[in-house]
Amino acid sequence: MIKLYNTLTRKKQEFSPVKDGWVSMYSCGPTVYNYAHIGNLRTYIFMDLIRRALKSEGYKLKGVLNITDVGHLMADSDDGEDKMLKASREQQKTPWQIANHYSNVFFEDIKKLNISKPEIIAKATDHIPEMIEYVVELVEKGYAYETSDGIYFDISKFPGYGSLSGASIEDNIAGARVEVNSEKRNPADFALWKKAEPLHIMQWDSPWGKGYPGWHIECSAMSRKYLGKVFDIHSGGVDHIPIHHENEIAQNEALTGKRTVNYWLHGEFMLVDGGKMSKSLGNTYTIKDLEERGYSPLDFRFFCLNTHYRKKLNFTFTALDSAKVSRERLMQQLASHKASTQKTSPEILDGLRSSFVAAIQDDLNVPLALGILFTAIKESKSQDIYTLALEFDKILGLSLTSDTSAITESFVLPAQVEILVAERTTAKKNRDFALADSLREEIARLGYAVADTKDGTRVTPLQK
RNA sequence: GGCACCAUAGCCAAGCGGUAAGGCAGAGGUCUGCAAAACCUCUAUUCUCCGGUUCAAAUCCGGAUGGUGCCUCCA
Repeated sequence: MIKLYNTLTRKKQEFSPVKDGWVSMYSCGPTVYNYAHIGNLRTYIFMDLIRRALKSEGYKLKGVLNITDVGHLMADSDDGEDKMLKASREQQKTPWQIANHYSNVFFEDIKKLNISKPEIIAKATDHIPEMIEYVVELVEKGYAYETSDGIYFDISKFPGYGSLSGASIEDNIAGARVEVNSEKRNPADFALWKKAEPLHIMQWDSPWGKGYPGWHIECSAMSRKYLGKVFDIHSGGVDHIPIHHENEIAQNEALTGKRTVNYWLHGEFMLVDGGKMSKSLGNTYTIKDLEERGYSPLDFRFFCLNTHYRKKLNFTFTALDSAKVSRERLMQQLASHKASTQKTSPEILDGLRSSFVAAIQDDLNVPLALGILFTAIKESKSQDIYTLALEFDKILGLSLTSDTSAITESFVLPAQVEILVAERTTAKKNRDFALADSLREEIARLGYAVADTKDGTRVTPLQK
């Protein structure tokens, strides 16, 4: 039985699905107007861990991940420009081209990170009719009203507003520094549908003329379509708690009159050098950035796994280096376990296995689980340990089966360096170590390191 | 100003009332012409501080200090 921390109740709860043996799960996905940065990616690794853990508990999954390619209001609250449109204007491409490009890169990124793709990928622009239908229902039930620029949700009609974040409407208003839209009945009312200006590129016909959907309605409409009125899990980043998820709850429950999501799971933020990471501060990194600096995407995954998902994770390159080394040694050790013909006693194996499972079942305590893996590989070499590690890897997703040699990137050795290496080998054979050492220095000056191993001389590019 | 969360070795980090997991770095060793890599061993009487509860506290309570996030789009 797995326990998960539910933001709604603020405690760990035993997970029990609506439908026996099945888990219905909705995860807030990317807005595809830019590359995903490592902070975004941490949240998807978190989503992936939930999925893997539930799978290992024997559940079948029906997961939905949305791709927001429209309707994401930006800056200055509801008066802002759509992010897709902004990117589109800046990059001189159609919004559809932008969305396509960035979602392709997104899927490449998550693949590199061993993030399993949810069963259903839902693009917002493919679900405009469902969203319109949803808004129509809200208007009919009296939860929404029309203004000159759109349809708004009337928060005063939904007394339960704020249950997720624990903030009252008053708190939100008191702290709000937003311009008050005079036509809105309550400053916290949010847009369900926006009426488009004539030149707006992305617009659809609706009962209120041409326009485009608000962001929050997207998730409500699509989750209802694929998962029904009541489903098990909704995941996302902590930043979504106060506004986005609160709004989703308001929309959902206004229509159904009951709780629609049983478990709200939120992943904490990533910091960079101790502070906030954001596109506006320019301290975001992408997977490509990390790869260019010589890290494997899985080094980053390992780095994320080393901290619990509900704790802030401070990203530094020192920490990433540590993750890289740990992971490489782990792989090396496993390779020698694999090569062994020895056995490990079933008692030891069972002990390790049950501690690992217990760690995962306790609200995905992956850092503890990783520790157990490291404890396991310290056992005397045996193929059983290797097999056990592969079992663990179904949850960790670190590709522990991969050949260690795959870690070392291939590179082309300049002919000049190749000659020097050969000369050094000869010098060594003649026991002229002074010459050999000076040749090593020369090779180093050209940017390469030589190392003598049992299998001969290995040449690698020098770091940095 | 309001609301949260966090504080464990040089760094990262688990621990959730019973006497400090694990990783990186560091030290010593094996190996090596020397290095590097790899492997083995060691490395917090103590958990920001001050009170309190308890037979027992890193763990619970109160207070102080420090840090971070949110309150505006954001994973």
